[in-house]
Amino acid sequence: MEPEINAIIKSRLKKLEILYEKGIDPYPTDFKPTHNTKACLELLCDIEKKGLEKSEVIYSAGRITAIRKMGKAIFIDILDEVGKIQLLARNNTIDEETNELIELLDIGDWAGVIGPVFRTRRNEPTIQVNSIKLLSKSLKPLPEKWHGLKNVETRYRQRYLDLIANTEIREIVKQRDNIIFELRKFMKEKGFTEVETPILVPIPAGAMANPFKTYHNALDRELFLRIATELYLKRMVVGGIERVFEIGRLFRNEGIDSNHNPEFTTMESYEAYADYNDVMEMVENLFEQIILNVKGTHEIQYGDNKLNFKPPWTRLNLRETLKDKSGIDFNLCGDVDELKDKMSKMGIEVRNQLTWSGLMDKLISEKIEPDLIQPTFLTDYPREMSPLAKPSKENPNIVERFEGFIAGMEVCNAFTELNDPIDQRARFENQEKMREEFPEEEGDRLDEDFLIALEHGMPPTGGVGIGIDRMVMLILNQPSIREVITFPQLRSL
RNA sequence: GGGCCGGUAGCUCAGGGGUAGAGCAAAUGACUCUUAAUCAUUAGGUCGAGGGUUCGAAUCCCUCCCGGCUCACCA
Repeated sequence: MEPEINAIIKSRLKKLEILYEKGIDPYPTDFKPTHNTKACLELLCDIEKKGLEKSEVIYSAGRITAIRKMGKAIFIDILDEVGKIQLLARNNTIDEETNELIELLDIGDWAGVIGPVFRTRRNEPTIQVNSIKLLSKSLKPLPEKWHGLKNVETRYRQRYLDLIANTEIREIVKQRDNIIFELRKFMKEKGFTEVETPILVPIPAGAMANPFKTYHNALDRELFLRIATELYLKRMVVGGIERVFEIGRLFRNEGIDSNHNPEFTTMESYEAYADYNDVMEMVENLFEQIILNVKGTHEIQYGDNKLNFKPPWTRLNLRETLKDKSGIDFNLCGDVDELKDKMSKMGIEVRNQLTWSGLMDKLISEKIEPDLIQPTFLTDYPREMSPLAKPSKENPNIVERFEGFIAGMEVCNAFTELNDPIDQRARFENQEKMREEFPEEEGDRLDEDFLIALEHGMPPTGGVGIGIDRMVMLILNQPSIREVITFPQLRSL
């Protein structure tokens, strides 16, 4: 960044100089708070119960967010991770060093305070300053105290300013942590083992998405950032880790909008001996428990909608629902051109280079998904669309797969996993063929190493992938994924 | 990528052909219970960038950059 020399920064650099002249280290390391701001308030309650007016001397610290000078008395607000408290420095209670230092403090500085907690005549909990220590000198001005930081671009590019100025954003960071903590707790209580699988992979398989490419020098080979954790987690199931999950980042080289970031977090889990009905139950219980523990209720507000997470979720058979909404029965409409024709007549714009499965996906997302506001499972997808899912016993053209939708957003995707290695190879080969035929479309990739693993035998397994960012958006009522990802991807300036 | 909206002081925002504005923040001064402290004074600008129209452009036109919403794409 170019050195901006405006008056504010000049004045602060000048103060820095004076500090050095006085022998005060503006970046010391030896201050240890005994009480954060919340503990100060609790301490005050305690001593007031005992009929005392002033606590013992404590050490507290935080960022200065306001300075109100009243002549020989100065009020200073400090903000720490858990809250705010005001300091009162009066000429006759502070030591000589503090008297000199206090003139050199600015809004934005980190400061430590030493003194007793008491309550002012206006009833405000306050730390009486015996002494103040500068802990870190700030050279740049903070956003405005009253209106905060509103410029969305600055909020995303300099999230630390957003965190300082807008308490709701701190709350999102904390609540996101809570949600992931509850998610992990839920999985562990169910006996799942948390693992970490490769992010750098030789074949970006396990989903249909455009990968990021990179290169490893020593191995002299191209590598990709994973687009899914699926195939590695299944390898673990093959190896006998019967309940396994991973919470981690996936990377997809695709568009950015309020529901999509190029890197995003998912939780994928695989459970031996489960099928997709078991997984549906697990997902319902998982959402219920997390929301109950984080929000204390089954019902949450998301935008204009009140969402109810009491199980069971609505289950909609995809074929029936699609017939209702579009008149198309996918079992009787296996021809690409016929499907394309029907969709065009319905007013759905369709590109030329589109596979049957691409068309079907589009049809579903236009005709069904927007209406799925309350938590809903759409079940039993066409086999063609789901190369990793196991066919249904009744109808081999259908697979045991479901997707979960909330507020019109896809939040999870799950199947009874395909564990027949010969079928799986055929499905992959079909995907490869489609990728050749329709180069513009993403298909899943054949992962030979995974096929070999399957050939060694994977137990019957049910698996699911859940989009964590979207889950956090829903629970915290945020309209954009950029509000729940602390550092969203933006163009460079 | 298309459409719409936006980018003016560190921050929040006015101003939409005729000398660049306010509040907060900053500086100086007054004030020993303030909390959006108050009062007085001062300073602070490449009006996103570049081109054009005009006697004169923050303002009108064109191109570009950045962002938001939206549509398309993308599971």
